[in-house]
Amino acid sequence: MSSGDVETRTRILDATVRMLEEHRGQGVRMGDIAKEAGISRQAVYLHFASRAELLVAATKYLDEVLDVDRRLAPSRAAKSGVERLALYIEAWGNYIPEIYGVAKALLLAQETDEAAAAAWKDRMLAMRDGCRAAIEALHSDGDLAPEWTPQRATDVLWTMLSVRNWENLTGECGWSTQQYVRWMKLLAKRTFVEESE
Amino acid sequence: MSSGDVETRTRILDATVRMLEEHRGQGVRMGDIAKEAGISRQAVYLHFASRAELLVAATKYLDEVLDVDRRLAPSRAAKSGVERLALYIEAWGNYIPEIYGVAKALLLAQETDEAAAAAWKDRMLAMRDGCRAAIEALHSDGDLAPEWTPQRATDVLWTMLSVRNWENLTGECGWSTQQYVRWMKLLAKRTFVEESE
DNA sequence: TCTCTAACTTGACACCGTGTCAATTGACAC
DNA sequence: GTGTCAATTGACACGGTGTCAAGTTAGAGA
Repeated sequence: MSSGDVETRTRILDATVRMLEEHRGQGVRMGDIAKEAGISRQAVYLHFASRAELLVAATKYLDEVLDVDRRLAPSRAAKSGVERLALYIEAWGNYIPEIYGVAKALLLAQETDEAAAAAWKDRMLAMRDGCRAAIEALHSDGDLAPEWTPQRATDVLWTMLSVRNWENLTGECGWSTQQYVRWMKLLAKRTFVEESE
Repeated sequence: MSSGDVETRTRILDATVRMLEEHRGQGVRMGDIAKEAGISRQAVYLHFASRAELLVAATKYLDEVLDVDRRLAPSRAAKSGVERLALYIEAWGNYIPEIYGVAKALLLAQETDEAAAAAWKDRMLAMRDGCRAAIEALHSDGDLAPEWTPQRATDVLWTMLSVRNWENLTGECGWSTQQYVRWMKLLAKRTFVEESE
């Protein structure tokens, strides 16, 4: 536990993140992760009770490493609702590709596993909070198009910015991350921001 | 094969659709379908080589029963691009809830199965065609906002209207199908239609 | 040095769902 | 009767997760 080399738990998490990254979150088995971490499959279970628990821990671990809060700071410091919305989309759009592997694995596990579903939902609700904050900022500036309630606009923005949509646009449609950020900003602006003339 | 009662194949397809509907596309096993159809699990394999093949057949079967073409006719007959876009969203938005169970099952199978993935992709490309046609109509009316190329607008509309997004809005956000149709129309209009003043 | 403990290893096994195989039944056609 | 075809029953392989028991290894404390 207090040995000189890196804790096994951390080695497992590193291996998990690396493997999921590499295989885009699919087809990575417990045994593969163990091998990558240089330990036996059973040893993984000494640290994580199940695959779902490991995935949840890996997600949390990655969030710390990538420092979500720092990335969202510019958005929170925005001087206007319009700016805040744009900066939020920028931060999120650049974050997705970095977490994609792990997120995808959790997304898949979620379909069959209770714990994974709860963890995913939790993260998505946190993300929704960012959307809500941006919409609220827009609203209190009087710049939210009058057809929308803040609630409804949040629902839509949140849905627009889902990982699945990023996946579709960058995968099926062949967009780059830059294009994604650029056009999602345009989409959000046209959809939610009242034209002032 | 030519007996008086309904062909077993059709009974299986009916049972599949019914079960998937009922369980929202999740946790339905081959044995459950067989039981529902009143035959043995193995008999299902006499008609469909694999679960994926059964799902693909069920999707096709449901499409015939629900008559997609008829539903899309109003959209195709629209007098303007703006109208076409709205009618397309309306047709599609009202179609999704009817196919959701089967679609969801195929969507899940697709993550692990080649054939299911191909079938799903195929259907989604057909759906994309509808999006493209609506955007083209808008474009040739000169009503597509100048920031968008038809291609990019199609990508976005197609992504917006995904089953996953419908799932999120009606599930997590608690929208009704009517609300979905209404607000998606608004979203599409604000996003793609150039304001003429 | 001996011993205790904790982390880890090896190997076997249960569980589940899919898909396969072989032997059998029952009905209808010629 | 004989052939055939759809369906049945029951057994089994496979892959991946998770469990269990027994054995190994290394470090800490007496």
